[in-house]
Amino acid sequence: MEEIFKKAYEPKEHEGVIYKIWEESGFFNPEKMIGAGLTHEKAEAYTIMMPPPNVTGILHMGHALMLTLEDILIRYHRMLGQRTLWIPGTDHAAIATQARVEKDIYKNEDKSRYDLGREELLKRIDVFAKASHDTITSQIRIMGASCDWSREAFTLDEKRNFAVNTAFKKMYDEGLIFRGLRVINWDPKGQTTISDDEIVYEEREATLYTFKYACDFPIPVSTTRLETKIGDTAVAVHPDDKRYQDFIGKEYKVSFCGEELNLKIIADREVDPNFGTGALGVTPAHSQIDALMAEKNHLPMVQVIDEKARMISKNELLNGKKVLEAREIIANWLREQKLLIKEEKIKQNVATAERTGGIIEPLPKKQWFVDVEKEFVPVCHAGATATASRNNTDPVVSLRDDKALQKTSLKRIMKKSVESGAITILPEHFSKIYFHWIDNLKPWCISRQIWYGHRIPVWYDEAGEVVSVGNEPTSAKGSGVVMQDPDTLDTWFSSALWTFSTLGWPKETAELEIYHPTSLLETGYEILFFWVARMILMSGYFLDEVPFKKVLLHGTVRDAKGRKMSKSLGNGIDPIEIAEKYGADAARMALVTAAAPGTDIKIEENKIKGYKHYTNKLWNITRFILDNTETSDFAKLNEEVVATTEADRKILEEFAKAKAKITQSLNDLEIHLAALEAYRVTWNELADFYIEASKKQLEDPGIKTHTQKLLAHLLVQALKLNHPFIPFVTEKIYQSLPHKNKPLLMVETW
RNA sequence: GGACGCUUAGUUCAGUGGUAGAACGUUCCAUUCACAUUGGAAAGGCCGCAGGUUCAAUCCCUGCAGCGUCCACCA
Repeated sequence: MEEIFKKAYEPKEHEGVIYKIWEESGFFNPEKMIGAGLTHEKAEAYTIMMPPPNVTGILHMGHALMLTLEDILIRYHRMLGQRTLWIPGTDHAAIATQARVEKDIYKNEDKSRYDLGREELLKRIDVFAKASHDTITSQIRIMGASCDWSREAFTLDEKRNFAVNTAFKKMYDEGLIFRGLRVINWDPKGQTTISDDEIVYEEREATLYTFKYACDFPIPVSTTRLETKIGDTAVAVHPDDKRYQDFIGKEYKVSFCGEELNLKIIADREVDPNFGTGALGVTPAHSQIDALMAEKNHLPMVQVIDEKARMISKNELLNGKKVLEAREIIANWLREQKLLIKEEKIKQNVATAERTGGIIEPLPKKQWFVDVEKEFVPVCHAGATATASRNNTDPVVSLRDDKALQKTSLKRIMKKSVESGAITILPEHFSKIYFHWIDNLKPWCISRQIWYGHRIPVWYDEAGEVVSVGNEPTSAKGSGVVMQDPDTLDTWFSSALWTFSTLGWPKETAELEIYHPTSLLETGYEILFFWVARMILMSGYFLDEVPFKKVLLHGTVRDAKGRKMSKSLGNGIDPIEIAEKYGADAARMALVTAAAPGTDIKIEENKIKGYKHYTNKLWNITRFILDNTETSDFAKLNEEVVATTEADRKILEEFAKAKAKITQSLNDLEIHLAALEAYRVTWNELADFYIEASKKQLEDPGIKTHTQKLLAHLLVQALKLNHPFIPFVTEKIYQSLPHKNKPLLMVETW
């Protein structure tokens, strides 16, 4: 027996070495598996694209969970003999990364991004991103992820940039990407536009002012944002409101705090007649709802607040003032003029930016949008023509709207992908949430006023007209200076292409043929809309197929008290520290067994400690079996097994049952049940029951040899059944058994 | 305001139309034994509440309560 089994299992001593052996074998790469004759070339493909962690620092428990679940499935499918590919990568996470670096620079050098300039800031971010990338990829290795590093991708590398620009151009040409003046969510702190999904609402107390614009103005209105009232161009009432019927359609000129306002009385069903006075001052430039009303009624839009959340006004007292100061000034003016009718405190939800905490200021700005409603006739994309001949088991459902025969929209593509069953979302109830989201979908604002990211591939002439779109600026015919759009793309635009930009798209590669659509997307439910839906959109549009056949959503990892792990609470558990202390195997077991699909996961150190005991249990099972079997070639012992005693029959039956259950659970993506079953059969059946029974059998010369064979057989079976969950200890044991030649457990058959 | 989910042992959670399950914790016993990280056993439950469907409901349906999440938004 090898020396190492004489003491307790020490994960730290073995895990790094084992990972190196795996990586150097090349078998994370499916083509290498085929080359070595371990996988059949025609074998069904099984593909997962790793959700790329942000290059904003280090791996957290959520990543560890994601890696664990995906690695279990990948190892299982590799052992099944499928052509198994798992592509790793990282995400540039534009806003998050830039904000992180800017914060550091501000702290250390007291400089803003404008002090550094675009080029210098980008240099600094690249350095940070590179370091962060290196940390993260080494941590992914520590967790034991058997992903194909030869195909590693970054959402902002050259290949992905080419894909992004190609995608942008194509959608622009189709009219699906347009530029428009919209009231968007402006973050004055981050100096950028943010999407609706990046807003968090905070409840605060606000003052609701009820006032009249002028003494001869007939309708009093209520507002919490007095300062925006100098930008009002209408007053809206409910069309059925009896009080105001006579005024609808009339126009009034008023002098309001040094500004001349032209106010039209309009009727709109959006107005709640029971709130305030039942009348609403319409500020088209600084409220999204108001902008819609203004569009319907052809009202002018007057911007009165700038990007720094300061006033723009003809009134010298107001101009350049912060919004809160302006609010006071106007309130005082109203009091002096005796126009202020009422002041009351109300609770109000204030929109703030998730990343910076800045209070959102709705502003009109020219932005780039993806139009999700626009109907278009899909071109038969090159990729789509080949779908019929694809090497995939499931028929590829065309995502075009059959009824309309020709026309569809991005929204319909997104809906149909799930509705038709081409994509299954697990747990199933998330489908409802998905459909609900799609029904309420608005144009997707894809431009961001930050510097880190894919720069919008649009060039303008001096007049600001678009002269070129795509990968390279084509020289404008005779026109003057050509300037690239200063903005960058929403980070989700590039990650939306992830399932196929990682496979060589827009080139028509063999890889796309073989590995797309991918088999499964495994990710947290919190990015169902940000990411999952947008991948469905892009894949449906560019390839006329779904990006993945199944979506498995896991929950948020929380601490023992059910709180989210966060830096500010200091309750985070670092997966790498844990792996260091108890082994990656133990961390994996603790995570997977707690992870029922879609439910949040509570984790505490004790649980992980418990699973370290489990790896040691397996270690001791091995020690016992090696102690009681003398052989130079373990594989031979493992060959044929027959049951002679009652205990033999029972244990073989238990193993057969366990194998069936684990297989079934993994196929059903009930990974936690599979892991618990492996644990149960190993500890309760093999260790507690059969090893105890074998002690007597080994003393009986008549059945001693037979019992040894059976023990050897059971050990190998147990190693295989456990390998997807706890790959390191099982591989280490397998490597240490007396084999004539030393195969890798990782590539053994299930 | 709208949607979705959860409620099962002291705790954390599985689970099923027919006698209620695990892990941890607790208590007791055993242990020179592959296991310092062991084994065996015990205690512990109106399966949130109220109706309904059913021969039979913890499970299916309806309502309610508490907790949680997401979405919208408050002029």
